[in-house]
Amino acid sequence: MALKNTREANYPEWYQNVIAAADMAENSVSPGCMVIKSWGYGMWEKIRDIFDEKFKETGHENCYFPMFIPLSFFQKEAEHVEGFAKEMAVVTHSRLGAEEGKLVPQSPLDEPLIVRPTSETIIADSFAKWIKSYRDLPVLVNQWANVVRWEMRPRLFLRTREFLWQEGHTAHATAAEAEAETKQMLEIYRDVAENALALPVIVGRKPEYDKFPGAVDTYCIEAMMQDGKALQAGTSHFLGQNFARSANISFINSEGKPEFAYTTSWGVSTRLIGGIIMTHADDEGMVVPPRIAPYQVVLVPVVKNEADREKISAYIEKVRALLKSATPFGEKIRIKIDNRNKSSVDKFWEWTRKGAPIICEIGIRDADGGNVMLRERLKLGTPEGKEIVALDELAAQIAGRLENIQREMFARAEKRLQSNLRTDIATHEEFNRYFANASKFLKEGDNNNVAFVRGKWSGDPNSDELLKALKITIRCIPFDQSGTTGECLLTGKPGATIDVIYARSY
RNA sequence: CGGAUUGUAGUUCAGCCUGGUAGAACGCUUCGUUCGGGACGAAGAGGUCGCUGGUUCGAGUCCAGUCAAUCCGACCA
Repeated sequence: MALKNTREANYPEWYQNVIAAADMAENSVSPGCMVIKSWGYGMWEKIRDIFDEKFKETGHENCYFPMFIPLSFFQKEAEHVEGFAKEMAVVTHSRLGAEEGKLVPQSPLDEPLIVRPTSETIIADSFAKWIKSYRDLPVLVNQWANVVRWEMRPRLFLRTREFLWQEGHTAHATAAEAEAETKQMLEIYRDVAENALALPVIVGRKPEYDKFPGAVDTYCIEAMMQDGKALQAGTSHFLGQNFARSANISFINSEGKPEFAYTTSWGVSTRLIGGIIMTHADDEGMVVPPRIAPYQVVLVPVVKNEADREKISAYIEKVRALLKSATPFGEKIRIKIDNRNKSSVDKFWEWTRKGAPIICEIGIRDADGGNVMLRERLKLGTPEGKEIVALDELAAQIAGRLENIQREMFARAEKRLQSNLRTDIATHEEFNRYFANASKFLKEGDNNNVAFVRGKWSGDPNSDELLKALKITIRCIPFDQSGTTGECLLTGKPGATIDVIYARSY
């Protein structure tokens, strides 16, 4: 077994083992922060590029706002204040001075600065300056940035004190337009999650008590991890006029009357990578969806006799040249020749742990025969995991193979989601029995799996105690409501109409 | 931030109870044999035992404090 812990034996430690084995990231000496290494960061770059293109296609432009936000800005929006009475990094001094051989903060600031946990307030302030007329609307901006939330229990990618994300912020003349924007961006999140990251998601709205502070509505995509827990993978907020009112984003409408703008905000973060790990990785290590793999095809030379080295190298160059013209997913293919001075077996297992989609081992037999030994990460351990493919065939197949892997990864995850999304639990009693067990690695065909339940909720805003008792949360109110009436699974009250997703969560 | 556990070589850990010259495995380096599903042999490098203080002739070991990590909780825009 490659990893110290299997998913079944110890899921949380398995997760960390995958990250270490795939060399994606590590804990920093700076507490709660991570060093994202090239294999992990390479995935983030791909994720970023895919989203960025879609944001631009829908008319958004990138900007950059300061990471320091005056404390008073958080005071402006009342609900925002409540929601943000939280752990944050506060800058209080502007210099270090030496006192008795020790460096101490000096020159206290008149007003403390908050290291941005999110940028609604400071961006709203700019919007107020930019927007005077309905002709200035809509304003559609996005920023790629780092944010800081002083988390007490950090976990690599899932919850770190500093993380990378994008935050889109828009302002509109009408509520309808802003709501349409909110849903449009959620749809982009769903599309990219499913089609690029191979993460099947459930789209819906957050219950009232779980909205972003200051939002009128919060929409989200929720994914199922291999232990049955939910991961919120992206959120899109309709902010109504709340932030416009507090920051005075007002404009003269087409009838000449002053009006507050309607704003939205939406974000996804490096947490997505945690979701990808917990969706696709196995007990041998990481499995990367081809669309975001930093290298989609890794060519590993197998040199037994030094005399063959030159011939093999030349052949590998030829393989690369032939594969280079392939355009999986309509993009340039990403190929790596691993010429490091290491044994080919070590290289093979290293790339396997990293989860490179396709590894081609190329030795003298291939150079002589015009073949490659092809291995698909997804088929590791199966008889089809190793195949000898003629070079001309490979060139013709490679794009299709990568696209198939992508499809297969989504199909597997989708199957897991569907088969562990219970819709047949109709009573409070069954519901309690179902969630009486702890979450664990989901085994195929296991009747004791604990994951998602879709069922009725009374909508009672005081559901906290009952949810806590079962250690579950309401993930979302799915868009596709059934319209039926039934027993509230949480309280047992009859006549509940709202369909919700119940699950444990990260 | 509360509870539990753990900090000794790059990694995983033993040594601590009962204080007295710093250990193993894996990894790394070199050489040889190997190499297409996780090689073998030989030699070698590598550690102010998380940090600070205390007790002691003497502390990896005992005591106090502190920092960090892991798990459980609270929190998680």
